[in-house]
Amino acid sequence: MDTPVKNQLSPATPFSSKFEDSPVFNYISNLSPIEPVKFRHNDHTFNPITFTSSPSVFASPKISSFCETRFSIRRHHFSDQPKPDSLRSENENFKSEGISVSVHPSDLCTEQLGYSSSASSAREITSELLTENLELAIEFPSTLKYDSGSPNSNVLPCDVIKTDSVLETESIQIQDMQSVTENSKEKHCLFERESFLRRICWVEKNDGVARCYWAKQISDSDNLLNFDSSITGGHFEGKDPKMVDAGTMSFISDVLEDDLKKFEKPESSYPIGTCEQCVMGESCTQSERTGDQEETDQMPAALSRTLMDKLVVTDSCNIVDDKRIKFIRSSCKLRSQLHRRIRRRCLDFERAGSHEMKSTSARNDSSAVSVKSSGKVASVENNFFKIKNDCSCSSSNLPGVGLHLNALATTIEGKEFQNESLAHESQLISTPRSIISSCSLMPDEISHDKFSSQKSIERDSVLYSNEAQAAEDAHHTPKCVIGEEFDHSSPQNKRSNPEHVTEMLACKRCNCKRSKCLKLYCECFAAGLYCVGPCSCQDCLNNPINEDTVLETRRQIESRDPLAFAPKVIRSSDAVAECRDENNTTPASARHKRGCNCRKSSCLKKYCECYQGGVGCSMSCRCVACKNTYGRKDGDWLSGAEEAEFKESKDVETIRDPDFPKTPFEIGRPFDEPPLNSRGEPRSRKRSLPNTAGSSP
DNA sequence: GAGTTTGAAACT
DNA sequence: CAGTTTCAAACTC
Repeated sequence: MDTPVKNQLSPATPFSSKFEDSPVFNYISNLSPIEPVKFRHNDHTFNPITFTSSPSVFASPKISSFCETRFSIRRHHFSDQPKPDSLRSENENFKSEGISVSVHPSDLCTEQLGYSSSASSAREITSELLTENLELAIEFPSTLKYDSGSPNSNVLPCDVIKTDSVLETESIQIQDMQSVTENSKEKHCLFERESFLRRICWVEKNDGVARCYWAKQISDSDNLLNFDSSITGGHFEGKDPKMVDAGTMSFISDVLEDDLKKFEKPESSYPIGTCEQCVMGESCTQSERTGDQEETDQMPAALSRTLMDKLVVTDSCNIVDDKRIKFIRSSCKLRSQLHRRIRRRCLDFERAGSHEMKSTSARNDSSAVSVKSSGKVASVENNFFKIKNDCSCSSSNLPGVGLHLNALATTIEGKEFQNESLAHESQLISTPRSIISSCSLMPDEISHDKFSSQKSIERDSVLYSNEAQAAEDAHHTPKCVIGEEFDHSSPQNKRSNPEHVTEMLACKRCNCKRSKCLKLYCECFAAGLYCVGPCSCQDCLNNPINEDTVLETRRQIESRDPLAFAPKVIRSSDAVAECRDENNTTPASARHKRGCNCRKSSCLKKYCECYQGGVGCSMSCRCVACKNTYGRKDGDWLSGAEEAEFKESKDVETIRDPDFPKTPFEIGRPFDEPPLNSRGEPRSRKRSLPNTAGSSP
């Protein structure tokens, strides 16, 4: 094609001379990670989080996730250089031309997502680095979403779906594309495309169906894109048409030729979307071969798939500026942390339902995120809440947090728990002896302090107070909390799997018949909670009406055992000196306060409080034939390094029960040769005979 | 859902 | 403190 752009980009033309003087290049060259990029569109880019929700065509969330993964992969393929370009062009055009194209997506998204105007305004005001990081991480995906719209999108099964809104959007998009066609100016084209893509993003976010359509729209617009590409990226002509889209937006990569080679080759080698793995949402080997995956693979594992999608795109832009790499990576970390916290709060959101969403978000804004005063962060969390709410996925996979274990401080899988989820529905009983004072909320403290205490809770080594855990447990599952569908049935699904312990226990409340819920038998009482609707207790006195009785009973119990209401499972950080656990990161770093006394269950069932709490048995346990998968008592407490070391020396694998891979230190150890801990000290051996010790530690 | 098993809690 | 009983959750069928 003989378009001026093509000539401009012809190989004979030095890229450097052509582009170094261009505003685009200048912009990119001067692009600083800390420089605020101010355009509103990125607001809706949080919405790509909604990728987690599946297009309606997919029957199962799993499939939808696959689709999502495919999107991610495609972005991956195409997500090279165009971003800064498009980003810049939009900024420029947005100012100079004032086209309203970009208005509606962001506005609508803003409204739809509940973004407050303060969010954007706050962002303008703030210059905090973290905020900028977030923006960078967010803006990139927004501009790159169109990359996903490769012609291969037509492989999507969701092509068949169209809605009225989608059709409207389609017409708008087509108009945009036509205008782009008429305008041969590069900037304008880029801008239009950016607008188009942003609309696509908006559509994508607006509705799952629209998201499906989005892929189709891109596919259907292939010709237009190609045409457009011919304008701006004619040098890609002759390549696979599927690649033109990338070339259109990636002339910056020409400036950065080395980087271009990195991306260009895989793209042309692997028609996007044709990979079956992409379609199936599996890890796409193609995309791995593109080299982009390297960055992706370095992403924190804690990132959600959605975030991964976004970040994959983001990383693809690293080529432009190494500084962005750092910032994007920091964003990854930040968002990883953020996501972790958000995820935790999603539990609360799910439980609370939509009517509590605002208040929950407000709480999150203030306490959940380390990045304060960022409306963006708040918006992210809001989105997460929405998304989580949409998803009926299990909210917790923390194993072994049980009401009966009234204060597990376990942090299996690195999850932390806070008492923010104190239920509106349940009411706390005072916990005067809670290990953490900040969590020991007397009834009169609950109303005003339960949220403000979060920070101190997090700082504390015991993250889970009685109340917190109980509330969390009792209300993890929305249906349980709301009390609409409290379901005692089908416990078998979750029972055998410790991963679902929390969920199960969250759904279950006490079922006391004789104790009147005034003994530690009662999980509610033991957790410091009043019994609520879901409970099936009889003659229950554990309610606010009988508060005096409850408190009196608690006093009596505590008089017998001051630690009766203390957490039964505590993290090692609380008792490092006691249990000499040097590794706080492993499940074994938490331990049961008193230890179990199992005789028949081999600590492999939830009869065992250690197992239920997701912690290994310890020296405190008097269990028989302990096979606790979280750590056998005779295994003492080995860190991962220690275990690995021991494997090498003792070939533990030969004696390890394959059913209990986590057991750090197991049978086969010479009885007369107690293992050494990391300090070289002999590990004290657990008493071998049950019930001989008598008393608890 | 009923019955059994289990182990913590409570009691003596 | 040790033994026993009570209790409710966990589990099985």
